[in-house]
Amino acid sequence: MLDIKMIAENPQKVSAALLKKGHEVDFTELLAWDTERRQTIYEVETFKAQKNKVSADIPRLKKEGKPVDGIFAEMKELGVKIAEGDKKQAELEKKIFDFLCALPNLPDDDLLPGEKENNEVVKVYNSKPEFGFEPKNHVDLCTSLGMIDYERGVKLSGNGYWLYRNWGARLEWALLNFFISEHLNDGYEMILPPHQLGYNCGFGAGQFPKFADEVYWVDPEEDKTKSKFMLPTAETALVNMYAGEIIDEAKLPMKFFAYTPCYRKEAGSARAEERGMIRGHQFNKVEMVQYAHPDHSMQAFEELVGKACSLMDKLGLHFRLSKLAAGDCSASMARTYDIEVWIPSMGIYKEVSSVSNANDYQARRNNTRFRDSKTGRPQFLHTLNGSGLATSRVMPAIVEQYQNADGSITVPEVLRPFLGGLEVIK
RNA sequence: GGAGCAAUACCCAAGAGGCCGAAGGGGCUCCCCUGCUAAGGGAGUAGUACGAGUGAAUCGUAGCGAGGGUUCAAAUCCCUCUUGCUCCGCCA
Repeated sequence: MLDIKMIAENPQKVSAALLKKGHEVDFTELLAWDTERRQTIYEVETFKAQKNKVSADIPRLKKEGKPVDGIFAEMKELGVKIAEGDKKQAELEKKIFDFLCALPNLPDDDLLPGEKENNEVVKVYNSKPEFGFEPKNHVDLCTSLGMIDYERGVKLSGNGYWLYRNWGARLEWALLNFFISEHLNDGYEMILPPHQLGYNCGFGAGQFPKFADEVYWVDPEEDKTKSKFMLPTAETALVNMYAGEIIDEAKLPMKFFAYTPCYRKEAGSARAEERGMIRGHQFNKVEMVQYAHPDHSMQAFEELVGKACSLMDKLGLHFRLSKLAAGDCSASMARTYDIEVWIPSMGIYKEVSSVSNANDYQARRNNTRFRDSKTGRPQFLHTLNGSGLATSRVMPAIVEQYQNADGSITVPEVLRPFLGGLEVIK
């Protein structure tokens, strides 16, 4: 959510920034509603002040035995005017709210406009693995090693689901444990949130109302705001933990991480390129979130990017870090860096982590504030999130990049302690 | 899932249509006395949102879990919802 006062002060600047995201807006109508809203408030509050004043006189007049019937009639008329004004105000506020909450976040100034083609590779890590043989894809490798059972996954739940088995399950779990131990070392608090969330969480994170059809609803009601949905990322839970609260400034930054499966419909996105574990309806992810002071959120952003890269680097994978163009950042985000891992069989880089700074966009939507020690007043804080990491994307990369000519897979060294010292899966 | 009870400021709590933005405690802040880790006396203590005004002060409006209703007037009466507690049922 953007601040209407900021828009009112700088409508051209705001619409220019939104245009970088490919979002065209005209604020003329919005600003007219706002003027009308303030005018209405002024009128209705004048009536209310009058009502309060007269109401206070009535018991006194009654005590003195003076007639009050005339006043009652007058007050009744005033009551009607107040009700009309309140209604008008509520309608205007609803229109303004709907307009504002449909606007995406402003991209940071340094982002290039446009879509994917303007993403910029910031850094490439580790060398691209060379094979002295024709590398296999992760689907074949995992199937032949009994790590993933695609057929039985489909039997249980249909297309887009699979079973992790044996060393596949253990490798996935080892990855999760590795990530968790790294975050604990860095002083992040571990959270296990509910997987079913109320509508307000989706709204606060900025995913609703626009993307309400892309999640799974549990016992959907006619009115979605009364239903729960399966979280599409732990960010949706973590970013709403302090909604409506005013946090002590000394507690910032607050750093959390959570492991949850992520549930997504991914409707219409099935492609040959996305076979196997690249895109499923349920995948595992460890998500990091920080609540930061606005003055220090850029620093927090760098920290999260650094952490995500460090995890990948320690796994010895070949990957790259990309700074996304404005139009490729999701609606809620002011800036996003993606970590993309090399998938040899596809010859492309696939996203395993997305680190973003929402600035105060999410905090405004769910009213998360801190008390500014300088002014003594509450102020919206900044929320940041980053995958750290999506195991279900990392695992195919490991399987493919670490494959051997005989179809076995060497276990990255950092994972061995989590797999009872196992060096090769065969 | 069924039944009953509750929700008031940082915490506890009174309040039962107007004199209630709300008694009284506790806590916290400040002052006095005493004087050294006791005790006493006094003062202050709704945050917040919105609007007017502006570098400010200040004023107004809303707000007693949330949303509606009755009434000239609602913390107080009525309805719906949410959350918590107790009992019953079911169950990892």
